[in-house]
Amino acid sequence: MDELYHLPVFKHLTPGGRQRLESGTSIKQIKRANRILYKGAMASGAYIVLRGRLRVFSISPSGTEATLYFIDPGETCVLALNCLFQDLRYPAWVETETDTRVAVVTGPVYRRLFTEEASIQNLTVKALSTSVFRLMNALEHVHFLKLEHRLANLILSGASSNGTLSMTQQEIAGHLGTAREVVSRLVKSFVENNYIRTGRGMIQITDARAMADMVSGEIP
Amino acid sequence: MDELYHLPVFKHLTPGGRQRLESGTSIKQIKRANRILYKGAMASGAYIVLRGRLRVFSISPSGTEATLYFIDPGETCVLALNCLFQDLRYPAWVETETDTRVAVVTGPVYRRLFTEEASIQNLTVKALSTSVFRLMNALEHVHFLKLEHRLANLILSGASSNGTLSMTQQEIAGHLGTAREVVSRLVKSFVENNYIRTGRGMIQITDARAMADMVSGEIP
DNA sequence: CGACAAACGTGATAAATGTCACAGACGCAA
DNA sequence: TTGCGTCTGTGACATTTATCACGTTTGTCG
Repeated sequence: MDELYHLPVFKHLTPGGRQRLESGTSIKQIKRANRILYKGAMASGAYIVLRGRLRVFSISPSGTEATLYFIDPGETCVLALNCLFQDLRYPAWVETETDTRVAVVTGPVYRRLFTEEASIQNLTVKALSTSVFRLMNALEHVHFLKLEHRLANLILSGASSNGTLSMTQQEIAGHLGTAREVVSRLVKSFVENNYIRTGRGMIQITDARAMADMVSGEIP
Repeated sequence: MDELYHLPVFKHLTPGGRQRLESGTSIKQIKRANRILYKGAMASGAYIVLRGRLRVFSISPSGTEATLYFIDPGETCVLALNCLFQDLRYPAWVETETDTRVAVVTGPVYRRLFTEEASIQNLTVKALSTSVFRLMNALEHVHFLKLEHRLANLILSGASSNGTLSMTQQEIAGHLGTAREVVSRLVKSFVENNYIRTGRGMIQITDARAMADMVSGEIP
């Protein structure tokens, strides 16, 4: 439970707020690749990621998935907040990418905290608004950018500091909402241009500049 | 200015809140088809629509537009809120669909109201979260549904109570982010199936049931 | 090592959408 | 009525993406 207070958000709670928070929070440890929310589920509370990573995605009628966004430590699941505040059902799927630890604050407690604690108000508004931005971005990209550009974007933004992305092409295809074969071909074209090198389950950026140019979509 | 208090949101302000609101609000009347915000602009405050309708859209590198969503009376522009709370630049374009009257609350005043007035907190969170839902929906549709289905959806959800949609095919294409010719062909196929009838600048639904079936995307 | 599964490559082909070019139809205003 | 501008219809075609059907490589584990 102390782990909660490591997060900046919870450092400035009033004593009363702390007490309320603790009474209404349970911490869950979930192994990787587990679905924790389904489309249509009632969200049981606010989810705050402590460690690991959640992936929020939607599933098409034909079964292919597409990632909407991720939730990293310190962040909270916006959709669950939505459900809490608007009393709606959950509109997507969520699963753990890696082993993940989440704090679940029950709905009533969270709502109460929201009215009383400035830091919770901030967390909430910021979470919602980052989410709006991400979604807008995603929407723009899906609308206007070719897969090539979206892939370049994914590789750049998903790569670790040393320029490596550890994902199978199948996973990448899932994130972009397309098929593995398509990814394979695009990757191949990147390799031929010496933008990247590839290995099993990983991509290594060699020409970050060129990739960045792709992302902008301004060299179509 | 009285007009403000017709909105449910502002009915429950504290006296101090009212005063602050009035000191920081200006009301603007804008003619139809005027751009009021550009991508990259700094939002000067919170926009609350009193009458008329705003359209929020993005523009692709190649110039085609696509509607993200509308803002109707009583609603507020979420993106501007984002900008206020996160100090970002505006990520899309906004223009008036019809003659529109908006109340603009300056950033500092709005932020202050947010910390002090429960009703403003609610407005904000609800606005943000509806927006998240709309965007999620749009994103899912763009990802997974064929244009045919998205068009059916637009026609149904845009039609007035008598089943008529007053829009040129060019406008429709703009909303869907596609080309007029494509719309023309899809419309034609709907007409051939007797789902709709068409006239210059309008579409009349004749078989709402069949259209609704299309929307679901479950009869591909 | 050998075998097995997972990851990747590739060709052929179909479907959906975008683009270009132009013709016809409609409605308003002079 | 006669233009003229806007809206719509349509054919031909290029591109992009999806799908199917394989074959090949790579890593892991008994």
